[in-house]
Amino acid sequence: MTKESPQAEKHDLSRYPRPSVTVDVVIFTIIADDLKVLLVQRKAEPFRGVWAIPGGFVHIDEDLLAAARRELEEETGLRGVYLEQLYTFGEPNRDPRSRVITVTYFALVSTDLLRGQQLRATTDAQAVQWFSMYDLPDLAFDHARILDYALTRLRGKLDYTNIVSELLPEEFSLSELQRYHEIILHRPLDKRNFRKKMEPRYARDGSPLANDPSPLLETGKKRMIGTHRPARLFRYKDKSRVD
Amino acid sequence: MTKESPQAEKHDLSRYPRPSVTVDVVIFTIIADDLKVLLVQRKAEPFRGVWAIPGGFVHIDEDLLAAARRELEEETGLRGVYLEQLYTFGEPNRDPRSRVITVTYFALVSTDLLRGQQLRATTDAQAVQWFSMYDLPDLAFDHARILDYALTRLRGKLDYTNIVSELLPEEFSLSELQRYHEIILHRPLDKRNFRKKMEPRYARDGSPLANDPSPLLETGKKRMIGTHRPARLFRYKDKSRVD
DNA sequence: CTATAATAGTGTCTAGATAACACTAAGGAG
DNA sequence: CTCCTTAGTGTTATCTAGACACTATTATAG
Repeated sequence: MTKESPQAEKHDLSRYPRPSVTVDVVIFTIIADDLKVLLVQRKAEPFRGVWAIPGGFVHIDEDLLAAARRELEEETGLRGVYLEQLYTFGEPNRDPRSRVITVTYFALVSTDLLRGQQLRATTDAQAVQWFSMYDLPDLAFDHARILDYALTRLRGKLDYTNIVSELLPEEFSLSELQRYHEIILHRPLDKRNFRKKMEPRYARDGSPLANDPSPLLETGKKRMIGTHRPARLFRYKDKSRVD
Repeated sequence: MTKESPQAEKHDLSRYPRPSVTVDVVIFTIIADDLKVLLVQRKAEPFRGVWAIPGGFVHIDEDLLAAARRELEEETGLRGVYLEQLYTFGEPNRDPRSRVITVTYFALVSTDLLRGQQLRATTDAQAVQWFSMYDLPDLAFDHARILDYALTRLRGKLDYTNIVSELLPEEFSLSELQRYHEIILHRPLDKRNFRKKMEPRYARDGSPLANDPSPLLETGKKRMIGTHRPARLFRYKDKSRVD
């Protein structure tokens, strides 16, 4: 039986060989009406030259979420974006070098934020590139499975959270909102049914309805672009993040 | 820049001080019409004498799920029960000794399986005991938060998975099924609405309906106990586990 | 000034799910 | 055969989901 002083405990902890812990971050965005994910091309073995989800080791005094934010910033230069823990993968042989447990996150970054940002090749990567989720290259480690899982989660959360607001500019039209849903779900949605669900309801006198289930507010503004009828602009009532 | 041979990579990995990784398992059951969770009383510092979720270190070549199974078996003697990964907690100071990242799981064990099993005090625990989820003691580390999270997840999965089947015997009455739902949700449910949702539908001629949405099958048997009308017995069509 | 191109915007019906609500049926014990 | 206890049963109102096609508004080109 071990001694029970804090010292003995400390010793007890170090008895076990420890795995390495990484965070991997699935970074989604929408570019050119397509759902994209950021991948890096590995510079080192194993899987040298193969595309992978960006990630890296968790520092010894660094929170997991902070590590995910750091990786995200290193790859995209972006801060303050939506990040959510996905799953922890830890099969003993998922990394051929040694035992590596990875805590995965997914991030949603809007095209707006991305504008003007430079993707950065890092010390670990030969190249960084956005890939269509519907046309992926071969991936290192178990990263194909991680992307799969991330996409399922993203889709699942579409209709009971505000998650898509992370991808949109502050103000947007209903058509844009619908288009983003369609891009993520990869199937067409009915225009009238979509609007019925999303659009704010008003009382007879046009005043805002008390228990309106809609997540949106009408801004009163219209967007005049192109040679067609201008669209009303909306924003989310609440950009708070529901896990 | 590092050399890029596998050897250099191996070295690269070990450059980082590594955190310890544990699994903690929230083990739920229902006893005496109450939702219970298994807790162990810590034998060692920190939090000596305080109640905690059972858990322990992941061995260097052990899968995370296997580690959770091992912990579960060490505490309850049970194998082959439902286990699902919950969340990974890794704030730098959640363990005052050193950096410990914990991957949490939750398990559902039926009273049936538990019958005749002896709870085992382990080397790390002074005592092992079932506690009501609605009357918990103070807990070590961030374990109160973990239990909270587990309960939310359990409740959330109640009505779109077969998860409650893990807690029930193979055959059960609708009243029992409803009671288990009520115990987990901690609120009463309407009997007729509950049955409308759960009960199998039949065609006019009494044959089983092709696209019956019910997850249950009527066994044809009845349970005759006590001094009242006997209940029809049902079982789940499909005990497969949906994550 | 009007025709056209392009996107915005609109209503109804059916089917199914949800939630509220109270009495009858079947068995065993006495 | 009465009583106790749990099993079992229907209707209505409201909401949600999905199918489905035409009109409205703007800018531009002729």
